[in-house]
Amino acid sequence: MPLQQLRESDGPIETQLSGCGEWIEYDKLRLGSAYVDKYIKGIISVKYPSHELGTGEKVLKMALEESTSQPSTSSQASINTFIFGKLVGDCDSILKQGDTVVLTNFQVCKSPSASKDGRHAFQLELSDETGATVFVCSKTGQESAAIIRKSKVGMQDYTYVPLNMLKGGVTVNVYGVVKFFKPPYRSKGTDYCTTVTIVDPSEGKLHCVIFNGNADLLPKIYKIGDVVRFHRVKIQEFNQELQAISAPGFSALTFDGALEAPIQPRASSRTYHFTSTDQRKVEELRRWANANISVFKSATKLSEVKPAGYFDLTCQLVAKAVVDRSAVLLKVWDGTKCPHPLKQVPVDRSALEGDLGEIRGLSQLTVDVLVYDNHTGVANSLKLGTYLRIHNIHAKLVTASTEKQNESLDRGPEMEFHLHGGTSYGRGIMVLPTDCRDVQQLKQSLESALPSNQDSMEDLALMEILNSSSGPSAQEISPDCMERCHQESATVLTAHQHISATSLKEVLDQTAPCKYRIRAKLVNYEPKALYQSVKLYCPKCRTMQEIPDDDDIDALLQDVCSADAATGSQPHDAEWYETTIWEQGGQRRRQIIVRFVKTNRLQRTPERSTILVESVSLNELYRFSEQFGSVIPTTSRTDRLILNDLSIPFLIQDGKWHYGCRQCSDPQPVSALQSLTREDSWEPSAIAKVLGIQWLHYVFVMKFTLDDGTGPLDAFLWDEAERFFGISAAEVVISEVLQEKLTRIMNTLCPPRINPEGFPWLECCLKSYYVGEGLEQKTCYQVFDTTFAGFEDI
DNA sequence: TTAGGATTTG
Repeated sequence: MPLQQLRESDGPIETQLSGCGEWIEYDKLRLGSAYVDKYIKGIISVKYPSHELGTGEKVLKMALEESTSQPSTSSQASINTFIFGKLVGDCDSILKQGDTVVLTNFQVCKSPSASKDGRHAFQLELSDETGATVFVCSKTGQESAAIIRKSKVGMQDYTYVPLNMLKGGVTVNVYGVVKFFKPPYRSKGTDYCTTVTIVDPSEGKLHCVIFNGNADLLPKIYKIGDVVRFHRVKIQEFNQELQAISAPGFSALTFDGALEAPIQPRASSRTYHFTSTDQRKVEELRRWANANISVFKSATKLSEVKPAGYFDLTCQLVAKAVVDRSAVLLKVWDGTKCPHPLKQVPVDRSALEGDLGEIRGLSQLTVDVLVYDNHTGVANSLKLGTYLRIHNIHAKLVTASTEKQNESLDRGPEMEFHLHGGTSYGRGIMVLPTDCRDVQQLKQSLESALPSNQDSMEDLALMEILNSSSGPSAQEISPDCMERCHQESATVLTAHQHISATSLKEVLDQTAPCKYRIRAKLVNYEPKALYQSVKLYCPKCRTMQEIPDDDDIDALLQDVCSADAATGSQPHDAEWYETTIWEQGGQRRRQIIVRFVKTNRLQRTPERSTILVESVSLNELYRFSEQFGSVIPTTSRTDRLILNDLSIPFLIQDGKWHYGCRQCSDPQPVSALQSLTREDSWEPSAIAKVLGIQWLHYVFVMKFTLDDGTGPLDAFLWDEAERFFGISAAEVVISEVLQEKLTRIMNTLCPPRINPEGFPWLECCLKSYYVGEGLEQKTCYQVFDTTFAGFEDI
């Protein structure tokens, strides 16, 4: 239900929201993300008159103010919000200035008017198409008492304008077949850009320029002949021709143009509507395009390359090298052999990134592609093994060097491959996902090209590259990602560096269990109070427990003291300890019994002594633990010395408080410690063992919210957290220095008070796993084999 | 805002 009214009388707005995910503040919004599991809240400060787009659908603009208790003058506190489609009708009549609204399933886009209106740099866009819901709590009691209206808005019936019927100045929806496109590239402004020319059976043609701050939200066009559906492009005139520009609320679906390919939309948004009408439309366009073969270019294999021509190559990356500031060399293969003599680009072996065995083994099948200028950034960031489409490679014939001239007379001139600078003719490099049909065909070609003799190590290495490099998807290495790869990461991997990075969207889309390498920003973490991030973990029953609170321990110790006083047992010496009684003054006179364990140690200094203490308060326990190496709190019962309730530490050693698991321990009489006096081994593990205690381990448990623009994803950091931080969980509890260090690490990874755009990137290994059973089963994620990269002032 | 299909000159 796209619009739902809430009543103030039903309680706070938050309590009436279920299944809306978590609240997100305005300053936590990330560009280009689809927020399906978050909600945003605000008060309508301005509501503009709704108006109609050329598509026939309405659009409503509002400004929302963040309703926080703190008054704010920040430009982040007011955000423009656009509602599209049939949702507008309801919102227009019901929403009023001053109403509190909660929005879900919205998209976050750059606000083009931020510099003029002084509001948030981003804007929210909602339509029923993306499953948006608006909850409203009206300001006046009368209105809020209105009956909850459950709007029955059906699916938006989108109208599509044939390309020969377009007029300037309107925003429309269009379908078309891709006749030309440029792979997404960084514009000189703030966004990524792609230009697409589409055609349709009306014989119309439309040049489209699409911008988005997140390259993943641009249309996922893989090749000419793909069918696209664009929602909300604005038609305008440029150079006496009509062109389309992505308008607010723009969304795209792309389909493989081949008749035999499944009709599977590649979406630029996380959710979309696709109806049987759409299915028929795609089929119709495919049929038309395939009958009208002029729109397709047949793929060129290396075996078919024409001299002095330009071609698009679908290939796999075997090796790469930085040649100089303006050029990167890519060694690629497509499983076919280029018939022309090839110019080998001389590069220093140390500069060549790739397995030498593989490079040598494939030397007859790889070609050197020199990539220039604006493409070097993308080329540098490519992972070996990736499947690529390099658009508009220039097959250039060159005069052979003097010493090779005689040879070249026989062999003909050498050929070299260039990807020149600029984006003319769609020049660029695109990473293809493994599930793309062209990659499936390429893999077959590569496999059949492998040498048949698989005995040599080199051939095994070749199989390795083919099988292990699954090739990241287009989402995994978008231009945005590519740029990130040049930035320093605040974390480093301790293993698996060879695995290609996967986008969080893809991680979220796949089923557990799986392991990934990801690159993302830490946009949030919990708990914020870092002392709450340390827990006690029982390795036996695998439960996590809170560290007992000082107040609870104090109360328990007081109970023990009272019981001890009531029992009135007489202290005595034993073979393995000497007893001392300390009189404690105050209102309630009390005897503290301290038993010094006799050890064989030559040096019997307090800091190396083990004492058993009875009838102590929490403060006294602290004082004893500061003075003596090992302190074991005990109590006397029926002439036996026993341990306390396990919420009281069974041992305090070198300042560390050790606890036992109440469920898994089988506490033994303290006399069991006598056996340790013979071995003189007073390690916590040994003490726990003889006392029948299942020792609880201190562990960090944190929830990281990671986002790479395709997320967000929540991942736990716990069993490897000590390695991640380089800090012991048991030590951090007692060390202010380490607590400060942990705070500084977290402030580095997720800086407070700055926009997430300025956050550092994190390289992480992630694994997915299931928890729960049956319907309750859910997928969780955990960080592993990753450490904080460190910084100089720590 | 950006780009606005329309070949580097390595």
